[in-house]
This record gives sequence, structure tokens and C-alpha cells, in this order.
Amino acid sequence: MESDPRPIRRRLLRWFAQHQRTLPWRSDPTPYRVWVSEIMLQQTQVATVIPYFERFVRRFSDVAALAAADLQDVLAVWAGLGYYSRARNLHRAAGLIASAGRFPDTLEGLLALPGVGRYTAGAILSIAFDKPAPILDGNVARVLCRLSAIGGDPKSPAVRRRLWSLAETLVPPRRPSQFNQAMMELGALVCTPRSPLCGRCPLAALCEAKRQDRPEAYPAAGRKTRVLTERWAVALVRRGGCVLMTRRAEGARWGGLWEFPGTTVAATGNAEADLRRFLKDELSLSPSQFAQVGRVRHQLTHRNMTVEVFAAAAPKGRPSTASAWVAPANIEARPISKLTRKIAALL
DNA sequence: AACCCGGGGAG
DNA sequence: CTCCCAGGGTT
Repeated sequence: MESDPRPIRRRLLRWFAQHQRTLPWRSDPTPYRVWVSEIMLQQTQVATVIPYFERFVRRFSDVAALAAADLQDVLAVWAGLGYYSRARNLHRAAGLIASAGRFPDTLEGLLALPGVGRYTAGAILSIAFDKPAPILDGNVARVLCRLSAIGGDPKSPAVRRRLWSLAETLVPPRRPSQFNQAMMELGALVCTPRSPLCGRCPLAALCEAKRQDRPEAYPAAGRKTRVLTERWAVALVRRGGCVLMTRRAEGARWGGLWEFPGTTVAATGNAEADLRRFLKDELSLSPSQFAQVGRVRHQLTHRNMTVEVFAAAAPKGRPSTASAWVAPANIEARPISKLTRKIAALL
């Protein structure tokens, strides 16, 4: 695409002015709100994010409030949205911004924040500060691959370099905020992965994939994701009116969230035996009266989980610091995953 | 370069 | 089922 970028900018901006959605973070695009929305939108669809965003900015109204908050409270508001390192990084970055005294407004300053990569830095620069920084997300990549009929794996470094270069060429010196949002909006509403609506596309006359009459041939398909099967055994250890919960280590899956203690089980293994061994070795617990009370399935992008849930009677002994006896009514006040929520429903 | 990290929407 | 979503970080 060495042609004049101006017709593309003009058509796209005109289309966006007429067709953009009303989204909560667009009403008042402060750096804080744009930042929170962009982190939430990483690998997460707009419709999923909206209620989480509303709740989050109501609870933590600015950087100072977020920096002063307890991480467990931040995770509790984030619970259910997934990719929990985003919430931990958001909290940590809020502390850095609060210490610095002002929100970073340069590429280097933004990239220094944990959880902010090249895309998010460009999005904040352009949308919140209206600086002409390029962005490249899944939507933009798809639009550009079609516009210029770029083949090859769009995730490969070579294609990524070309797409970033193209994005940089296209972003206008004026109204870069509107332009970048328009590119993403076009990818979300018109230039969709399957069955793109070329009849409604403001760039159709300029699109090479459309000219070839095969828009769906771009971008080329990437590697297929293999879904692995995982088998788990989880214990609902009860004492009095409470049940034992443990907190997962950061860095792991569901890091920082609370769960019921459990372990993976080999495909041909004995779930109850493995679970007893786990409780004894890791928590120094030897509960009695084991009984399977249910089976829960949970799907992740790369995992297909089957969880066998056991009830057990409480032994004597004290939980470690990373564990707690929790009344069922108080479980959902803690940060828990969707899987833990399903298991809690068995109580 | 490959892998990990959640959950859900849509075909 | 499969693909993909306003990606980033680690190894």
C-alpha cells in the first residue's frame, strides 16, 4: 500500500462519525478510563467488557483510588473476566503512576507500565491524548490484510512488521483518536472474520481482497490450537458451617484467586486417592468421610477440564496462612474464577 | 518461536 | 465443533 492514504482516512472517518457504537469509555475518554478499558479489552470482546468496566470505574474512580485499593478487592471486581494478570498489572501500574504524579503521555512512558505493550500504548496515546500513534490489534490486522491483500501468517514477525508499518503510514496527523477507533470499529462491525459485509464497507472500492472477490482468504489461517484434556479432583472440606478455601499463587493460572483445594489426576488415575495424597502433602490434612458429590466441566481456550468434586469431613488442625475457613454465603465476596463458582454451586 | 494466560460470542 | 476477541509476558 504505497498509495495516497488520504482517501482511506476520509472515507473511514466519515463512516465512523455515522456508525460508531455508543460505548461507556467513549463518553469521557480520560487517560485513566481509556487505560482501564484497553486493558479489559485485551483478548476480550466489547460486549463482555461493558459491565465490568462500569463496575470497575465506579468502584475505583481514578488512578489514586486504584493505587490505594487492596489487590484482593481489585481482583474481586475483576473476577470472571479472565486473564487475571491484567488486574494485578493494572493495580501495580496504578501505584507507579501515582508515585510519578502524572499519567505518562509518551510511548516510552506507557511501555514502562506493566501490562502495556505496543498496541495498548498506541491506543492510549491516540485515543486519550490524540497523538498520531499507530495501533495494531486483531481488527486492524484483518482490515489491513484485506485492504492490501497481505498473505502469510498475520502473527509472524515478518507480516507483523509490515502491518505495523502500514498502520503507521495510515494514521493521520489530525484526529488520530477517531481514525484508530474507526479502524477497530470497521473490523468489529463490517470487516468481520467470516462473511464480511463488503456491501456496507466504506473502503470496498479501495480493497484489494474485495477486488479479488475473496475477502475471506485474508488474513491467512494461523496455527490450529490443540485443546488438551485435564482431569482434576477438588475437595469441599467442611468444618462447622464453613468450607476450606486456598489462595492460588501469582503467576499460575488464576493467580491470586481463591479456590477449593484440589489437584490434577492422571487420565487413568484414582481421583480420591490422589486428592487424599495432595491434601496430606500440601496442607497436612487427612480428612475423613470422603464422598463424591458432583462432576463439573469447564472449558478454557486450550484446556478441556473435568473436575470430580468430593465432600469431606473436617479434621482437626489449622489451615496455613494462604487458606481460610469460609462460610458459603461469603464465598462470592472473595475473588474466585468461574470454575470455582460452579463448584461452589454444589454446596 | 513457542507457550501461557480465562471466558465467552458467533458461525 | 472451530475460530477469535481493542494482547502481554515469559522462556
